[in-house]
Amino acid sequence: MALMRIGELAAAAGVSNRTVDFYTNLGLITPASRTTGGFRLYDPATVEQIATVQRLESSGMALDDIAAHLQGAGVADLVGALARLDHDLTALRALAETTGGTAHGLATTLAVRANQLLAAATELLSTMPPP
Amino acid sequence: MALMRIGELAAAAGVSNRTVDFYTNLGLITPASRTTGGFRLYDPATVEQIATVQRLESSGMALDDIAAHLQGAGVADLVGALARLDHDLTALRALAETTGGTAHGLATTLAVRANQLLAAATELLSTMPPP
DNA sequence: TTGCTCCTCACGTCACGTGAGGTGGC
DNA sequence: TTGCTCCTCACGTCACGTGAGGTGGC
Repeated sequence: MALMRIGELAAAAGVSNRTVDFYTNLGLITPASRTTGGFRLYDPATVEQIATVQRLESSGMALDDIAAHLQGAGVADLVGALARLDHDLTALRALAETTGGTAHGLATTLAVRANQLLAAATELLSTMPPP
Repeated sequence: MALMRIGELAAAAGVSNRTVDFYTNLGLITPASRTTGGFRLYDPATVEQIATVQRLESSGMALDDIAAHLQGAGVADLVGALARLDHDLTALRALAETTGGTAHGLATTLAVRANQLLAAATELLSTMPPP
């Protein structure tokens, strides 16, 4: 499929041209090339990237963080991070059974929030195919 | 220990009078009573509450959320929330081993963030004694 | 009287955009 | 020519405060 100009991409992604412009300047998305006149040309896959950015954003990640990790592209140790999560979760579950009070309400909020992030991560892995 | 006025509380908590004022208006803290003239009188335990608020805040929770859960005081099902977390985490770990690519970087960020929240919850439970 | 507090209105900052307008490619 | 795009400067909104100033209690 051919490269797309900003208007086409914006329409496909369901956002405004202005938003595509904004995301491009933040480095959240990158044009595959430019016309001689300077018009940006985006790969069609960018449509999906915009959806990803917005999913992450609604999970509460800052755009800066998203940009950093989209670019960094280092081999992040997801398996290690999840192992640590598992370890800490086990400890927390034990602690939760021996305590109570106001802290429980607040801790629950934090746990629910953590779960939303895991759900976002799961959705991400399910949606984005390995390269 | 006697009730404290705003200046005393602010000094003890290491914040400005203005911040105590602000937190009070948001419902994050509540004066135990008022003088006849209207001066707020806070329980000394409020010092610890302010510290809690700031810990949660630095974990990325919105002040509104904190206020809601400080007041709601319902018997939040922390154990249930942690069980769900454990379940989702198991699924995610399996998924992580069968995928790769850019998504791994983003998912790692989300996982690390989730772990920060669990750490905050753990600290919360360790710090705040049952009532 | 002096210093403290209350309350309110306004301003400051940061993230995340959005509007508008002049420019030049298509 | 017409509609599209680029870029930039400024404004809008929301969360989270902070400053200041007039008021009245201590």
